Amino acid sequence: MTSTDLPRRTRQREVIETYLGSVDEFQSAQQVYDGLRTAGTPVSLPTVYRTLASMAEGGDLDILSIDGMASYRQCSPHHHHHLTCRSCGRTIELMEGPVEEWAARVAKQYGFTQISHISEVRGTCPKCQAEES
Amino acid sequence: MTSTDLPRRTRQREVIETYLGSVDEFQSAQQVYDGLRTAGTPVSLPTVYRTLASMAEGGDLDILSIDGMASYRQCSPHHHHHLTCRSCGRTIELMEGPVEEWAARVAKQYGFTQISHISEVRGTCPKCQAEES
DNA sequence: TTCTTATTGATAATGATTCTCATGAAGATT
DNA sequence: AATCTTCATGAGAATCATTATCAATAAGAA
Repeated sequence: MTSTDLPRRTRQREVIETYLGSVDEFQSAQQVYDGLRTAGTPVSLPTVYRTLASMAEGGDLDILSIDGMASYRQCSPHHHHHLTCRSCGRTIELMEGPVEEWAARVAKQYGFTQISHISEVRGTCPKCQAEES
Repeated sequence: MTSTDLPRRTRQREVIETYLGSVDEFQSAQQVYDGLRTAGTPVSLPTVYRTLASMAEGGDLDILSIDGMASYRQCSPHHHHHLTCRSCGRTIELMEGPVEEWAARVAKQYGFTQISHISEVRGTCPKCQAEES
């Protein structure tokens, strides 16, 4: 029921971890699959899915839904957030902000550990406002 | 290209808007479909999908990916955020926080309008920490 | 009322994700 | 190093959310 077992250290898990460490953007399972394949260290698609899910469950990855599919990225205490245009999809990365401290504070308040968080702001960018005439 | 046309006011769109106004939680397309059906105002599933997508594009809905599928909720300038346990899924609603002001500030800075935002904090809750022994 | 055109609904198609199960590798034990 | 147990992998099929197709219908303008 409550297994303390760590996942086995396999070639597949290692290359997936290495790959995620080498990229900075969110990656879909398919993108990871393709990336590993072109890197010459292919891993089957089901295994990519299983490993990503396992890593996310362990708190090692952030999940974000992009365009109808799950995307993953290494957890980092100081990652950035996004400001995305609802109309054209243009994205601006936001580095500063009070979100980190706020997340840490509420987590502590409720006794949660292994915190990660997602903050996405959506709106209409100036260009698309102009085009709406 | 840049159409200013408003969507037609149909029975289906009206009952979907009414329904979303009557619930507070995020709703998947399937949940909306079921809710409308039990309410005696059924709408076909493709139309539910189309209408939700259209409303989201217009900035009337927030989208959040829950458990592998898109969920929608009426936009509100004073909605809350969530603290979710990665292990058991328990969710705590967070009412306060500096996120609203921060989102408004960066939006203004980049000239974005019709702002909405999503902030989700994930972690391991006290109970699941204990069970991990 | 009539006309034009967007919207609907039934259905099929798509595409991401998960399941099944036989095979192979990790890690423990000798 | 050889053996054993068990978990992880891979190929393929299955599932399920979502989207496309297209004929029929209803909104809104004339």
